[in-house]
Amino acid sequence: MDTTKVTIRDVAHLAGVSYGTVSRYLNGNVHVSNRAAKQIAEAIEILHYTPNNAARSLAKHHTHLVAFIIQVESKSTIVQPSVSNAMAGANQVLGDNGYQMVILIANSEDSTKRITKLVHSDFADGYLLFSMSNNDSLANTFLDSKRPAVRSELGDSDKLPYPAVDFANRAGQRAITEYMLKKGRERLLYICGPGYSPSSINRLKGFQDAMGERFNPELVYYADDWEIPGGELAVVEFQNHLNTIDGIVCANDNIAVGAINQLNRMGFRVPDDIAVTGFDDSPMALLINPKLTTVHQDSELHGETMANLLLDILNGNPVEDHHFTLLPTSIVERQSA
Amino acid sequence: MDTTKVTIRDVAHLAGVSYGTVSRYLNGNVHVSNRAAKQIAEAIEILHYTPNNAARSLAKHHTHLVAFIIQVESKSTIVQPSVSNAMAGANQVLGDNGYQMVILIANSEDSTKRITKLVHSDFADGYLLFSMSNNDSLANTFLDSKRPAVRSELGDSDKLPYPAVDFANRAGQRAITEYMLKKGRERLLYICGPGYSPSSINRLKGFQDAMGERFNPELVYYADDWEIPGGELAVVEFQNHLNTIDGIVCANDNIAVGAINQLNRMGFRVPDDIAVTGFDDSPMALLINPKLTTVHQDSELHGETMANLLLDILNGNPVEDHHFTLLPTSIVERQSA
DNA sequence: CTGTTAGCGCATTCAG
DNA sequence: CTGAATGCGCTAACAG
Repeated sequence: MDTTKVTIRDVAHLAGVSYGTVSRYLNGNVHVSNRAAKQIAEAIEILHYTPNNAARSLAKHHTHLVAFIIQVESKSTIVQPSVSNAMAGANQVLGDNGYQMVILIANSEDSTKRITKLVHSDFADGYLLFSMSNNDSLANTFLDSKRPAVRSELGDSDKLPYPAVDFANRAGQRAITEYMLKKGRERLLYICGPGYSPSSINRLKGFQDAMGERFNPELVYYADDWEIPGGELAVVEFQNHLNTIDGIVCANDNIAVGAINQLNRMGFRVPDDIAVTGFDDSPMALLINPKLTTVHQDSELHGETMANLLLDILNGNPVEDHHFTLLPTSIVERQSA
Repeated sequence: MDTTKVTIRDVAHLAGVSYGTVSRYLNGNVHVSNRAAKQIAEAIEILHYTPNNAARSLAKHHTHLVAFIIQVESKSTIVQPSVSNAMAGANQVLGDNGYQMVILIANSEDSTKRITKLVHSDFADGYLLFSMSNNDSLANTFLDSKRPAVRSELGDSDKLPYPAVDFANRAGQRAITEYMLKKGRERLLYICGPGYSPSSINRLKGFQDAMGERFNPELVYYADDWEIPGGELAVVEFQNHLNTIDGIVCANDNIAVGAINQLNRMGFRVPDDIAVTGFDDSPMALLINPKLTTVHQDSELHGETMANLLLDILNGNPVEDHHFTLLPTSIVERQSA
C-alpha cells in the first residue's frame, strides 16, 4: 500500500529548491531556470516521483477525465461492436487532447445510483452518454446538475436539453427501403426495434417515408429489444403472411439475422422468396448465410464526433443545448436483398 | 462549470453545526446526535450537496475505484463478448463491495503511457488487468510500483509475480480433443492461436496431451491472431491435406468459424467430411452453420473471480504473488463435431 | 456527542 | 526567477 509516498517536497528537497518551484516545473510553467529544471528532473527520476492525482484535481478544478457512461439493461450484452468502436474513437480523440477516458457501466439500479453520485461529486470533467435502454434516470442526472455532457442518441429534444450525435437513422432506413422497392420488392414486412428507443422510432419513420401510400401498419412487428430472438419471433408471428410478402426490412442486424434463420428453418429461401435487410453493418452481417445487405454506419466516427463536441464544450466554445449532428449512413449491398 | 460549489461548510452552516460533525455524519460514523443528523440530512437535501471526490480521496488514502484495464492491439475490436461478460461480472461484485469499477483502454503507445502515469499517481485502489496482446509494458508497470493487481491470464509466472485467474485452457482443449478422438476422428489438424498468448500455448498443450503419440507437429497451423481470417488462411494453407484429415481442432471460436466458412467454400461438408471444434462458446457459435461444438467458459465468473481476488488483496488478506486460480470449462456439443 | 485543529499533496498567489 | 504562504474540500485526531 504505502510504499514510498514520495511527494513534491521530497523532490524539492533533493533538488535543493522549494516545492513551489517544483510545482511550477511540473506544470510546464515558465519561470524556471535551466539549472533548477535539470536538478528537479534528476530528482524526479531517481525518486520515481509521480504527482498524486487526487491532490492535483483538488487544487486545480478539473480532473482531466472524461467518463464514457454506457447504460444498458442488465440482461443484455454490455458492449456491442458498435459501442466498442465508438469507445475506440472517443478514446483516441480524447487522449489526443489530454483527457483520459474512463468507461462506466450503468446496468442496474445500484450502479446507476453510484454513478449518479460520482457525477455530482465532480468525478470527471465531462460525460459521454451512451444509452441503450429506456431508463432515463441517468440522463436526468445531468439535467439538473449541469455537467458537460453529450448524448449518443437523439431523443425527445425537449426532454433532453443537451447536445447529441446520432446517425441519420431515418434517412438510412428510407434509403434501404427504397433500394428494396427499386428491386421490385413492394410487399414489405417491417420488424421494428424496441419502442423506447429514438433510433428505433426514427428508423420506422424512414421506412414509412419510403413506402408512402404502400405502408401498411398491420405489417409491422414490434420487437421488445434489439436482439436476435426478436427477428425469429417476428417471422413466427407473421407466418401466415410469409407467402404474400417478398421482403422484410429490419430495425437492425441482430433482428435480421434472427429473421433469416427462422425463414431458413421454415423452408423459405433468402433472398429468392423473401429478401431481408438489416441496419448497423455489424460483424455478424458477414457471418450469416446469405450475407446481409444492410445499412452501414461508422461507429468509430460516432465516438470521435461525440468526443469532439464535448471537447468544444469543455473548451468553453458555445454549443447550443439542443445542438445535434447527424452522421451519414450508406447501403452495403450483399446477398440477402 | 462552477455552478454552486456547495461544500461541507455550507451544509454545516445551514444545519447549525460544525463541519466536523457533518463529516462524521457523512462517514456513517457514530457519535452524531439524532437532532444533528436530522438537520444535516435536511441541509444536504435542500443544498443538493455531494462530497467532492478529489478532496475525499486526498484526505483518506484511497479512491474507492478499481480500474479494469483492457489491453489490446490497436487494430482489433476492443471488446470481445468474453471481455464484455467479464466486465459485467467484475463490475457487479466490485459494486457490491463499495468500489466503482472504471474501464481503461490501452490500445496504443500513447494510451499505455497515460495509463501508466495514472497508475503511479494512485488513480485507483486496485487494478484488473485484461491483456489480449503481446505487449507487456503495462504489466511491468505494476511490477515495480507494487500496486494491487490481478491478471486475467496465466503468463510466465516468473515474469509476472502477481495473482491471476484464468480458465483451464489446457484441460479444456484436451477434453474436446478426446471428444473428437472418441468419435473416431483421429487425423486431426490443429489451428493454433497467436504465439505470444499464454492461453494459446496452453490450449496447444492440451491438444498434444490428448493426441499423445498421434500428435504430428506438421499438422499445426499458427495463426497471427484470434480472428476469423486466421481460420480461413489455415484451411487454404493446408488444402492439400484436407482429403486426409477428418477433423480440425481450433484455438478459438473465431478461428473455427473462419475454418468452417472456408471449408464450405471449398466444397467440404462439416462435420461429415471434416469435423471442427472451437473454444470460448461465443455468441457466434450459434450463428454459424453448422452450429459450433466448442468449449464453454463462464466469462462472467471470470470477472467475478478476479474481482473477488482483488478484493481479498485490498482487504489485506494474504494472497501469494504467484497465486492463481483455474476456472473450469465444459464441452458444448452441437453440430460441427 | 461536538467544535477545533491540523494535515492530505499540490497549485497559485504574493513578495522578494 | 524563486521561496513562503494560503487554500482546494474533506478526514481524523484532539480536546472538551
